[in-house]
Amino acid sequence: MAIAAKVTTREKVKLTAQRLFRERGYAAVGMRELAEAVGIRAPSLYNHYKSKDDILREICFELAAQFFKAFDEAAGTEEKAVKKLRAVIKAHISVIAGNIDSAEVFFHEWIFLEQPNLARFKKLRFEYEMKFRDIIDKGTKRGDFKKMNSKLTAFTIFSALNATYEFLRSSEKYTQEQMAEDIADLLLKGLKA
Amino acid sequence: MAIAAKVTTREKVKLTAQRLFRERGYAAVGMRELAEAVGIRAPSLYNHYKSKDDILREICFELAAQFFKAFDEAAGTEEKAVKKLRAVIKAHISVIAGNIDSAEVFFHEWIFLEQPNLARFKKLRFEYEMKFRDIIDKGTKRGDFKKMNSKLTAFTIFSALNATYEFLRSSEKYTQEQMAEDIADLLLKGLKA
DNA sequence: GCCATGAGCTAACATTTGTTAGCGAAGAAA
DNA sequence: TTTCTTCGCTAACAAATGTTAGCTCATGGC
Repeated sequence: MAIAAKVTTREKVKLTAQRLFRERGYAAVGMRELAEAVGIRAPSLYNHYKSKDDILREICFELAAQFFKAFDEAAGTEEKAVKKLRAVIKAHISVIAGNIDSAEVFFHEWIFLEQPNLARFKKLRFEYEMKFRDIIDKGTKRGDFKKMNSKLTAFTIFSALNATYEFLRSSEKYTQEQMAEDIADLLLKGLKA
Repeated sequence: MAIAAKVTTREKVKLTAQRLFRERGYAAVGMRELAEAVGIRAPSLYNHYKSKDDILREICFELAAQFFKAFDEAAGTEEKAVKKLRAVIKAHISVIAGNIDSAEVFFHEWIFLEQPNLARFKKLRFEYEMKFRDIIDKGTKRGDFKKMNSKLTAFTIFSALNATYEFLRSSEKYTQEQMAEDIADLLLKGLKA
């Protein structure tokens, strides 16, 4: 017997906002439209969130926290650079796969955050990027990785990962784990036969 | 003696729109703000474009045309799959590098296109993606590439390329050609030593 | 000199925006 | 019962939105 978890209105607002912001863009979704999709009236939204920006803020920062947590857990389990990189790639993709709507909002709509949240968000993103680059830099120094421009390498890997929500949405048959494995393979071993 | 090319107001509108749409998002930029940045009043914009959507339309479809043209020229010069893929990667990056503002608009703001342009745009994007995947599929069949899920492979490469504007903006010292070369290397040969 | 065209302007429009004020019902706590 | 809190509602506001109407003035071809 599944116990029907009671979904609070607040959660419903967030889930609906994630979907709508993703589908049509933050700026194009009005409070009335969001409210209607939730099943209430626009002013009632303010019983749960201070403002429209407040909703976006929660979506973005909650996901940021998840990325950091998953990274740290994954990075702790491995010592060698190659395995460590593989682990954090999987962890990163796993967060995206578990938050397929909010991940897209996270990557595309954060520009609409208002100060000071915008500045805080940018800082977090940079810190996260640096954690990735650190693994690559250390691995390159030990000779585990080819010698390449580390910034470009990290950047390319990052770009490849940060669009996986698109693929995940279009290819249901592919398991998330298999996909992470294959992307890691491609990035580590290359496409050439 | 350089002949000062006369920049028409229309061109100025487009260039300014590209920059503003990129910086703040299409929906967040008003016609009054755009006009002020150009140095005219909002209604005067309508002497040059039919509507706000019309400006976005021109930006997106002009770049689409450039991508197709560059792809076809590059693909024609090479026979072997590996070299061909390298060539179209370079061509793709070259278009982005030459249109660093509009490329970002192209990738992020196209959702705001109104019908029927939205449908036309989606179709173009899909066709372009298919041209890429075609090279990969044929190369895989001939044994030039490792056997992988071709959709995922194409997707990963595409994702890596489509974010290069970000890197280009932040790393002036890197030449566009060198960057294209290095990304192609990474994707073809992998990061592992 | 005359007229057509292009391109700027001001004034104004109908809508839509995010948000607030304030009311009422329902349920919990005393 | 009384009181307090939660959460919905309607009405409304000020500001901003894209866009149109219609004017003026400069330019260039005839």
